[in-house]
Amino acid sequence: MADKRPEKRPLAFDPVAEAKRQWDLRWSAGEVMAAATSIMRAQQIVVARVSEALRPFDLTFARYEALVLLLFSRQGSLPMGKMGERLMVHPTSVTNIVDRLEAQEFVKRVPHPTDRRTILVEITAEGRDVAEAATEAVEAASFGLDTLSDGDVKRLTDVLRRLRKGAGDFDD
Amino acid sequence: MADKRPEKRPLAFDPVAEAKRQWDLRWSAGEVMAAATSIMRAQQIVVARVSEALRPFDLTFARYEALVLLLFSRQGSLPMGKMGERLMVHPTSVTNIVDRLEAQEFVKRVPHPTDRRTILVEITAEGRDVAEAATEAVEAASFGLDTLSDGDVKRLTDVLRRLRKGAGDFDD
DNA sequence: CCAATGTCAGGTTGACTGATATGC
DNA sequence: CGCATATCAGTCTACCTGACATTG
Repeated sequence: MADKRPEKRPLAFDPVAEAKRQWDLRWSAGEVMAAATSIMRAQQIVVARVSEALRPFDLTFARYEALVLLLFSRQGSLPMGKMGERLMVHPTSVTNIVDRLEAQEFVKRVPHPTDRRTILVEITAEGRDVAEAATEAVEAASFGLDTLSDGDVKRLTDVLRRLRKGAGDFDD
Repeated sequence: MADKRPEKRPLAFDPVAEAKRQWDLRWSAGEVMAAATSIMRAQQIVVARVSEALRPFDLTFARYEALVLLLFSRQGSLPMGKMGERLMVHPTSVTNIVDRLEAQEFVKRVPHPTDRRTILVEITAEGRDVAEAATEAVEAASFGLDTLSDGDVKRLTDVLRRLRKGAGDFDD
């Protein structure tokens, strides 16, 4: 198997544009299909680039995001449930992600002082160091968005904010 | 467990904007981080909505895309490798996806007439019917993008085309 | 012999469902 | 009691690596 998917030689045409052309011949909403397909591919690109940058630190995107969230928290710790809310991931995924981060000793579970149902996840000193170093690597890779102009980056964030809001992510 | 991730009550603030605020306090490239994070979340939204629409047909997004690709092909069939190129997925993923579609009798493997190494994947009559019906459902769900204006949909596709091109997806 | 095609075995990730123990 | 919090077991998708048989 010579090839990994990310490093294939470019196609001679834009596959999304081609799909839209064919779609419009039979169905409606070709524009929307093209946008949705583009989002899927864009995410693939970002994940590939960020994952590559994170590999030396033995972190995935999901685990990195969790680490940064804790780094940003005032106490350096958050309840499991809160993490799930903020990261928009399933409760069992939080358990899974924290399990792995804990095995790496980047976080530790500590009991909540007053509510004995909830578990606080606390970032360790080592976790902070890794998060800082990993951030440098991820920034160096520009999150895979290095080919976009500043204007495009802003436009993208702006449109996607409306999408996220429309999906009920936040009130704001 | 009361809640699935998609249907949580909205947060009181935009988590991406909040992350950017904190990010800018320590690091640079907050705009790019916000865009990358937004892409990740946007993909989650699209997948959730499309998956829901496809559930009655026992199709995943990946299998649906493969089916539509075959529907669009002139002969109703494509070599495995070509499918991987166009769908931008790993060769073993193509094997996996075709295995499942074949078990559902939506496609069948047929020998290539001249090159005995390659295997053609051919959409069946049943596959065509399912693809048509599934497309109706997916269009009814607007690919999860129903809350975006036509202008935003176009802007999004446009920016993401430049991203995909920058990532070396196509020459065009 | 070398390159291309597809498959298989085996490992990782993350997301999900349903059930459960514990505590408010 | 009902509800919330986190976990566990098990399943599923998709990805990746490395090896392999077959064919051009």
